[in-house]
Amino acid sequence: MIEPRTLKGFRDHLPAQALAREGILDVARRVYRSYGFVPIDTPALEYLEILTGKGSEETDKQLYRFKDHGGRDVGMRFDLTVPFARFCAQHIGQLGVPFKRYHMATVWRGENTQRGRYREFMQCDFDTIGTTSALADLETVLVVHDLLSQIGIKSFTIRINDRRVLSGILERLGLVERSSTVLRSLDKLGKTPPAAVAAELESNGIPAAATADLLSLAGLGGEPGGLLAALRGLVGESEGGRAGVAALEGLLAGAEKAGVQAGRIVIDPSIARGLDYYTGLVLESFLDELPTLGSICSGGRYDNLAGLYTKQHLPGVGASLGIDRLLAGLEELGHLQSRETAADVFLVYFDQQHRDDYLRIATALRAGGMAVELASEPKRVGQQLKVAAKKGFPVALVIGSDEFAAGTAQCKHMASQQNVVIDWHGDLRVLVDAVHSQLEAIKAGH
RNA sequence: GUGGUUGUAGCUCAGUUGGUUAGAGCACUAGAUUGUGAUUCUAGGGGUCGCGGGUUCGAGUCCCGUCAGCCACCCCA
Repeated sequence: MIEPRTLKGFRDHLPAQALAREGILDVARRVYRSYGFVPIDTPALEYLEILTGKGSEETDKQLYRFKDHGGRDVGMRFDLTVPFARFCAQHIGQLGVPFKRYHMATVWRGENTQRGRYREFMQCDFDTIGTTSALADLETVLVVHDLLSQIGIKSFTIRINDRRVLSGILERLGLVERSSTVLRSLDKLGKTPPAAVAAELESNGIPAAATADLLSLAGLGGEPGGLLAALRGLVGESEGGRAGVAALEGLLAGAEKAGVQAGRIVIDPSIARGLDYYTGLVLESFLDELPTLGSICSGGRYDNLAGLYTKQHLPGVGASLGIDRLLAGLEELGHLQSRETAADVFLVYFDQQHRDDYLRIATALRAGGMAVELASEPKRVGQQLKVAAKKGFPVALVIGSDEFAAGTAQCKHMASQQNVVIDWHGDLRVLVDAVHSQLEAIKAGH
């Protein structure tokens, strides 16, 4: 006997989880499309050179790679951005710019696992390329906001920053050449105590005076106006720095005009993000109830997406929702609905004599836009109802010989255990309308 | 990849200084009730104690390895 098991970091998805997952994917798809993004897809497998070309040593280490049956060196995509860059280099000619696409697909990284970190997970990317317009940056933030809101997350924060602000500060401090060291340390400010970050910076040879200035970033907060003023002071005369501060200010103002609730989007000068290709806006978003989970949706602006694959200059901005990490967080917080069915109506198979009637009723209800599960065996009614309740059906229909004779039906509201008798006189249309309005009432009640 | 920590029934956990056929609650199946689901009662199924090796007369209990989960580093969704 072979032991059934799954690889470290790879998981099965049971119905309750898969339903929640698909629900979020549906929301993401709807939100992306509502802003005019269009779907694309690319292969899971790429030539190794495509994937290793730009990656740092880290991503190269995490890459799943092997020789295919034809002896080609291939790798599995570890994000959706690199394949998108290749995709643009090949097709942007016929697509034109600006181009707005979304891409929801599985990626693989052979790194160590942790809560919310898997070796196989799904990303839901959206990007706007071929424009440097500030509106595209604003729209990116708005999409993230709509996405998290419509998924039903009650309490989240989108943290934004601008790489040029950080660069400006480094410029003023004369630390441009140490920027990757400094940014890496700064990025820890959310999690690590400032004193520890300071120690790390100083052990890397950063002067104490500069360290103090950098750490003051961690203390900044509160009212946006004051924060922006403080940042202006920190970037000094740096042109890029000033542009970055102005961009952040514009972003906050734009979000407010677009109707975003105050406090949902905040400036966090310590957000640096490891990926070195970000050049302007950077953003991360967190569940307020579970910040240690890490960012569930991150992104930013980059100068040149596909420079490795084409001479065409393609600036862009976008972000990525980590749906598997989000699901892990929502599950831990108990915010996931535990339904195990996607159907609206459970039709009790009461009386074998009426099998064909049940089929007709199910067909009519489906034609009326409802999802119906007809029990597959005429087991005891009590048992069938128990299963229907457990799986989370909103309603169950009980129609036995007595009901058929009287032209009625029992419509049971599973959650409230209420029983509504429907008089349909053998007219399917009446039944369909009645069940439909019962479902509407239940939805409205919640 | 490095370090730490955990691993007993589908789930949550008991399991005494190593000592007979490894337990409970919930869940599940069947019946009490040949027409009605969160109550009650009865009976029943289900565990190679993650896996492999070692120490021992004897290992769920001790040791080593391995696999998996979690935490930290690293990096990130």
